Amino acid sequence: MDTVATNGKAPTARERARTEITAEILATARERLTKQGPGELSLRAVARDVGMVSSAVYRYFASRDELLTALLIAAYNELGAAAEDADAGVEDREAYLERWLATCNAIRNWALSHPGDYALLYGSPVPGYAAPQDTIPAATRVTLALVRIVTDAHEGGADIRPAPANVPVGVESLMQDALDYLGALGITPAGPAAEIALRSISAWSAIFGTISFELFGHLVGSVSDYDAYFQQVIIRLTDDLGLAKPAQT
Amino acid sequence: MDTVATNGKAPTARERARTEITAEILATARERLTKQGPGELSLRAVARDVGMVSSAVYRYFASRDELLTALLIAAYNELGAAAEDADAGVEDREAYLERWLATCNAIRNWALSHPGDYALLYGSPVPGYAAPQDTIPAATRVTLALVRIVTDAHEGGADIRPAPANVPVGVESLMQDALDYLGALGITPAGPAAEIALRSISAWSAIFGTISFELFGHLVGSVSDYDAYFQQVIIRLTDDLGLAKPAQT
DNA sequence: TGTACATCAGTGAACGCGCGTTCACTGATGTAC
DNA sequence: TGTACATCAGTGAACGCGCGTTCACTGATGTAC
Repeated sequence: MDTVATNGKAPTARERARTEITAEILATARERLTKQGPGELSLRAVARDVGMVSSAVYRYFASRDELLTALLIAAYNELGAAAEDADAGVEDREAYLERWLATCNAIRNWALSHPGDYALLYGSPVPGYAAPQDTIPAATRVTLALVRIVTDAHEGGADIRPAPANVPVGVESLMQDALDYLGALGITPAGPAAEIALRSISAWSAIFGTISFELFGHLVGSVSDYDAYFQQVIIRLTDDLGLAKPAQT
Repeated sequence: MDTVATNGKAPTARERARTEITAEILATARERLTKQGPGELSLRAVARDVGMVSSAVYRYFASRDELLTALLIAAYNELGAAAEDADAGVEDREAYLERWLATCNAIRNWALSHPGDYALLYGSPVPGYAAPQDTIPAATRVTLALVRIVTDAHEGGADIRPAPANVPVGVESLMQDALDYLGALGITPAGPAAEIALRSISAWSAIFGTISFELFGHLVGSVSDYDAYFQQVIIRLTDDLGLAKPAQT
């Protein structure tokens, strides 16, 4: 996905057109994805929507897989940005509970308004497609947004719920990769680092599970108000994460 | 999906053959699903695997959707049975923690050994297919297996973790549908019924989220040992559900 | 500033493929007398 | 028990469809002199 010359010269009209149309193709594909589920995502359908002939898309993406990758990255970034923005929107940076709720709600809202993208990112893997490494930085943005709130809170004196007594040993080595990754980004949890990482990641899995159950119809008949249900779930998570108590300095 | 005459007479050889082949078609489709992801699931592929011509399948299933429905029901039932069996395998019926862990592990093991079926059941919805009502009883078996352990435990004196103080009101009405459904099955939670239902269902979402993250590759790089991670997660869930303390009479 | 050539965006036709479904057929199995 | 007819499982060809990808083409944009 080479988009633009990087030789320092001013971009020509042709180059500008190229980036614009590349973006347009992506945006159109996203729209289609929003309106229908994934799986429907065919290069030809995208081309039709853009108003091109299918072969023209190959001027911009070498294959369907490359288009898919670009789409994944765009969607991951949009979701990540939504989460980050929601967090940043909370003025009192020590109101960790508020930050958590705002971020979780932003994630759910994005998922509800982009069900196709969400399914593409977090639903069953697309048959015959393996996401390349390029998607990782974009994919981790949401997770990081959540983790950062928890680590900030512990920096600010929050206490994560201690692991139950009968838990197997080895949490530290289990979470070492995650901690290394965070460390490389300059995030070092204060307090029981491995426990914080584990509970943050599993909280994120729980959020994802809740949203997926809602979107994919697995809560029909058991829960009458998805929004209210989600609020209950994410508040209970803060209780485990040690964010539930009112901010204290 | 009419399978067999129900007129009370002994089944003819033809009828026996029909049920056998119907079952064979389903089994073959399941196999294909296990080996590859879903989405690949085409009626023609199934027919090829069975060794029939594609049109012959129409003698047994009126359309691809009907085959899909039968497949969903079979898979839900198999998963449900795996969960129920695991629970039933714990001799001490008051060892609620053990029952919980056994059941959760059975669910995960089934998912790992049937990734295609799992994705079909819990991944992105199949485009253009809406699951009919018939699938509901089969689909709820797993959920019920989990819920039953929690309600049994509360019958036996367990105490669910109280909701955090700052939780929005209205949990009772939110969970009324679920409680009605359970009531119709003769299950009436002892103690704070709505809270028990909510925490059970959200625990199930969390389990599902954890398994999906593992299967769909979203834990790559953060967790080094999926099995150990899963154990940590499900034990922490029992802590919230009030199952963690040793059985007490 | 003007011209000659190279680059590149988009077209349209074509390829081979697999899909779900229909249909007329054949031969085997079941039923009625 | 034997025969005549009805039922039904499975075949093979065909339908129309959408897919990803290739290719020779055209005309417009950019570059070098």
